[in-house]
Amino acid sequence: MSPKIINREKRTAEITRAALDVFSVKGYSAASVGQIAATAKIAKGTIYEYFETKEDLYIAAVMLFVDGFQSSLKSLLENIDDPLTRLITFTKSSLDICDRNDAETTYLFVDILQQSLLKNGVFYNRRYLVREMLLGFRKIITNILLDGVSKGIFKPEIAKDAEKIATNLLAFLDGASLHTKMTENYFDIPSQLDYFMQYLTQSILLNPENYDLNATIAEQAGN
Amino acid sequence: MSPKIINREKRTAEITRAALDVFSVKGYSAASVGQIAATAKIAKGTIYEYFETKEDLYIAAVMLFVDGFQSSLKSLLENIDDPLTRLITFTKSSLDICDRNDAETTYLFVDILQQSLLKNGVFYNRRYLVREMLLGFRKIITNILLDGVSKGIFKPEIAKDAEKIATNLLAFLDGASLHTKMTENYFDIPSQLDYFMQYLTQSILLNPENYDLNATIAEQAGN
Amino acid sequence: MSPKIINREKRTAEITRAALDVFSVKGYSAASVGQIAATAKIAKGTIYEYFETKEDLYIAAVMLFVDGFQSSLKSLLENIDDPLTRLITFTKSSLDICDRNDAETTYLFVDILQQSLLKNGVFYNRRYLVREMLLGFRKIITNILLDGVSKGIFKPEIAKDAEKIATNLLAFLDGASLHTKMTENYFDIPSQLDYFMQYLTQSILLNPENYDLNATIAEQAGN
Amino acid sequence: MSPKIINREKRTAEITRAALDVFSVKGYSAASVGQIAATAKIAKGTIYEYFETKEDLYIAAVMLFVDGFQSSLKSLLENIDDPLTRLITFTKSSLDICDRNDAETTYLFVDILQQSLLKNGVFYNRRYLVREMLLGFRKIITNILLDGVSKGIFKPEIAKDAEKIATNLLAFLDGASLHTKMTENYFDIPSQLDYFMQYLTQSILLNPENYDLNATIAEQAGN
DNA sequence: GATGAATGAGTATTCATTCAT
DNA sequence: CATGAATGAATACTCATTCAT
Repeated sequence: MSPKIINREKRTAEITRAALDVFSVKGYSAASVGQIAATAKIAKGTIYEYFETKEDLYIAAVMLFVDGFQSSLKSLLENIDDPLTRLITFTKSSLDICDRNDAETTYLFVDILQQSLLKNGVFYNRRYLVREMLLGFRKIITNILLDGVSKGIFKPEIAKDAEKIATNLLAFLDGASLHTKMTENYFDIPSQLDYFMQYLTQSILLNPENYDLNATIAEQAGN
Repeated sequence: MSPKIINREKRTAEITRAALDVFSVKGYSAASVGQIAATAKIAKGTIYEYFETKEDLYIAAVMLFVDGFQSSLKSLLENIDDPLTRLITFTKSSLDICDRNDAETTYLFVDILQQSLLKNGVFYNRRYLVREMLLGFRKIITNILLDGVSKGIFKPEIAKDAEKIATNLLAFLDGASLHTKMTENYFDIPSQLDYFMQYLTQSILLNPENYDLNATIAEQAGN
Repeated sequence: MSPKIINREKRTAEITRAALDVFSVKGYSAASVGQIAATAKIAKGTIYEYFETKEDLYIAAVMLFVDGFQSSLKSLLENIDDPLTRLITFTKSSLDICDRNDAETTYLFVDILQQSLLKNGVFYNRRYLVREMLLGFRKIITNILLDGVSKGIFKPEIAKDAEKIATNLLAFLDGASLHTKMTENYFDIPSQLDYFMQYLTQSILLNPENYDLNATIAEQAGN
Repeated sequence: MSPKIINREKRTAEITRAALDVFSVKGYSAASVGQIAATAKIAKGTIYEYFETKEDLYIAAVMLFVDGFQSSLKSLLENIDDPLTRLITFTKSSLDICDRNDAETTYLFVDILQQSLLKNGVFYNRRYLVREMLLGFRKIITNILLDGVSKGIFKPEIAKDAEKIATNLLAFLDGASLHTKMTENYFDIPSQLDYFMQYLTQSILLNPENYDLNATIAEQAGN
């Protein structure tokens, strides 16, 4: 409550932000604490007043990234009622992150991967954090599907497979965005996604003929 | 043709193999030239008689990995005629790589990702190599699909979308295997894949009712 | 006399006490001002309101240690009249310091040694302080010896050598306790001491046959 | 056997020598690897081709010191037959080390103490090395005593106490030399030692009246 | 007077690369 | 051709001390 605590939190946030910027561009191992300090415009030692190790700083930066990602998704979906529109909005905006020109977030995403897979990686012993993040996203999709079922828009029989569908959708989204980045946008990812979503929606909609998916997609893109 | 050249090629291959072993476990930056030399049972300085830099060595190792991956896939598909079985075989064995206990190949795959995405990454200016690798895989799948169409097993109308379908399948496969690794096998990837393939095959088979997909999958798994 | 001065003295004493605790465990260079501040439950900066440097703080702590050591010895000897008992009490309690499980005092003692011997050591230019401390102890022993002579218990001819005897006894005591600590109690120091004292007392007692040294030692140990 | 091995050993010895020089003056923690490298006139990194850590380097330096000390003692005693002369020679030359003007060895000795006593000290978990060193010295003295007994020069009854006598003598020697160093030669250590040795020899000689200790000492000092 | 945030110089250690043998 | 000794730049982290509040 005291002003000091507020300053401390503020400074912690500043450093974390700077760390996120640097880690996103350089990755964990190539980034140096000195660079992060310079970015935050503070002395190198000051970093260690707020974080014990470079690893801790990395974790904080990743958390900031994940939280920002999730909350921006949540606010996007906030005022949408129609389950189909929600689903399409979710997938579109997931990939938008990779289409943005400042898309360093993708670099960070791969870096998290790296640090999760390699023994001695920062996240190797913290894979539960990654898992929880993925489960959070899966929950969002699962809820959309079940909501659609209860509203009579999606087929009732998909309810029992909602988690599987959600898991597969997430896998596709991540695989697609990585391929895109790796190949310098060689694939036209939006049209690939539309194609995937047409198959998916045809499979889950109760009355596919009542929906013009292209219109829904176009409408969503317009916002 | 001279014995020296033969020795040189042989030694180059040995070093590349050792490099692949080390890079697969440690990743590019954590791997040291000394470790690679030790693995190849030669002196550190000798490496530099065959490769100019650590980067060159990494590129050679990745090439060796990709070539081995592609040729093992080719030989797997070599004696299979039925397009559906070919398709399923392809997807199964792609994921098998990630299910193997010594699945260091996944680590390397992510490392390639990392080095492709990061500015200053080894592969950042060689992303065309990654693209060509992906295009090679896409070509295999596309050919399977077109073969199925011409044999009257897959729907004729998918011919024009064969590349899109192949691209999406690859994206799903990579996304799924990465998620699996990241989350310590929290997701049951084989059953997820089966689920995905059921939807896919229902969409592309001309007469889905004539095929018992589960039987085909089980049969394939048996081999 | 003003309350502020009293507070200042009290606070100075608290900090010195905390410093002694930390220096005793960690030694001068491994101890950090931050740890001392934490032990004293004050802020790091506050230390520098009371002491100019870490060196000054160390000197104050050592003084506190030496004073405490000497005054506890004095009070131990206060009510003992018999010179032989006084002598044995002195040696026993000197070594007791090293037998106590929390024998951090030994660490400090060696640390003082270190800082006295090394050029650039805190005590290198203050060795006179160390010398005075040793002279203080020598004085105590010398007085015991001379008292014994005047009481007709010790041989008269040792009077002229009293200082030499005292110096040698101190050297033996310190050497013995250091060896003990260094070797993890490999030597049975109490029995070594008894052995040493038997020789010593036989040399200085006027009528050794009148004394049962073991009884005197046992009696002393009982207190 | 190959020249390379010889060079490696030679270089290892050079570095160890440089390390001993620096550690002797600065102590373990104040000495820096850079200073040692500069003293050895090699690059900092080269140190790590020969020693894994600063700790290993310290241990090697201490071993060099101890070995040198022990072998110089041995060669001194080599051609002396008379047990009493051997005993006096041993004590004299032990203290000589501390009287030499370049007596940095004493600093190192205290540093070893420090590193043996402090938790986290380099020698804390290697105290057995220190113990073995002390036991080596004790063995030398014990042998002298037993030799004297068997030659009919020392009293037969001291045979059973030979180890205790040796232990006490060592303790005295170390304590005395430390006090001397700490107090800037305030005590006249040679005369203190003579005094101590007179008592000791009177206690152990079978016929003290047959020996003129002062003459023996003077004679020894003359060499 | 008390605080604790900020500093920046200092340290051990790693490693790609070179080059004399 | 092969070696491996030598290099030195780079990096994470520590801590005594200062100073604005």
